[in-house]
Amino acid sequence: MRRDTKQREAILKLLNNTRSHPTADQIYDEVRADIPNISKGTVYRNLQVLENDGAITVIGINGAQSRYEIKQNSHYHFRCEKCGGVIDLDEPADKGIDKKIATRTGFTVSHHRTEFYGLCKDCQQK
Amino acid sequence: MRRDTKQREAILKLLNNTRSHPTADQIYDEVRADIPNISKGTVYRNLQVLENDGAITVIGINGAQSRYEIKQNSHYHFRCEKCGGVIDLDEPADKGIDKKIATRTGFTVSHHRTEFYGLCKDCQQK
DNA sequence: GTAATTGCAAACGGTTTGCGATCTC
DNA sequence: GAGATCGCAAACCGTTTGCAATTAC
Repeated sequence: MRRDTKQREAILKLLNNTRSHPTADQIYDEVRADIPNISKGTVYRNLQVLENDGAITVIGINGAQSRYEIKQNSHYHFRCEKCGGVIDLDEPADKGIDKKIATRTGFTVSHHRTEFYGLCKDCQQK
Repeated sequence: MRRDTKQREAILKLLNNTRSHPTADQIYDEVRADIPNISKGTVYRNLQVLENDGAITVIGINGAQSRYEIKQNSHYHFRCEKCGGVIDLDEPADKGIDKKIATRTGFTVSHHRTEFYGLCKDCQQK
């Protein structure tokens, strides 16, 4: 049975209050302000539990560190190639394309992920 | 200046003759048939050089090993969630969407990546 | 009470890197 | 001969895991 620990709550609360798509390390650093002796193992384990429960989503298809966000409607991300920042896009996920691929290939398609790459506004000016 | 070594040629040749999107480890294993004492460091260094030169493309998915393919026209990939296999899709990359995002956000958008997830034909039957 | 969760530290796996030797141009 | 590349082994870094102690229910 799933339990309610202050560690898990702190991680969820943090993710609920940010749009910055933090890495596990950033989460660890921030949560330590409240719970100084929390361990990284606990952070990783909780992120796994929360993902399995569908409470959060793991972002990233480019092999870098994983980033985490609260589960929300399916949407795309933009990744700045200079500063590494990840930004939510309004563009809604195109669900029709999954069916199109499924029909064409005979595969079962559950979902897709798209990430855009380029320079964010700040980084264009430097 | 870039040199032409048998190690680099063997890696390129292997990638030219496969559609299997091998991992660095698989490349290492296969190339060792020809060059028994090639090292993993050399494989990784060459894959980096070849990527920088635009000769190959890295397919990176969070949490999984990187896979490599010969550079070709922009296209999407399907990853089977059961066997882990990566398959090229015919679906051409939608270039219009990059401009759409750029206009909407003010970001510079160089490209995007899309990956589909589900079950390939073989894995559906098991 | 018992099973989930924790902190700690060690292990893991893919990838990178420092080195002195070797090879390509 | 200069500089790129090599093989080797150690280091790196994000993540996972084993364990005994603690905690939620």
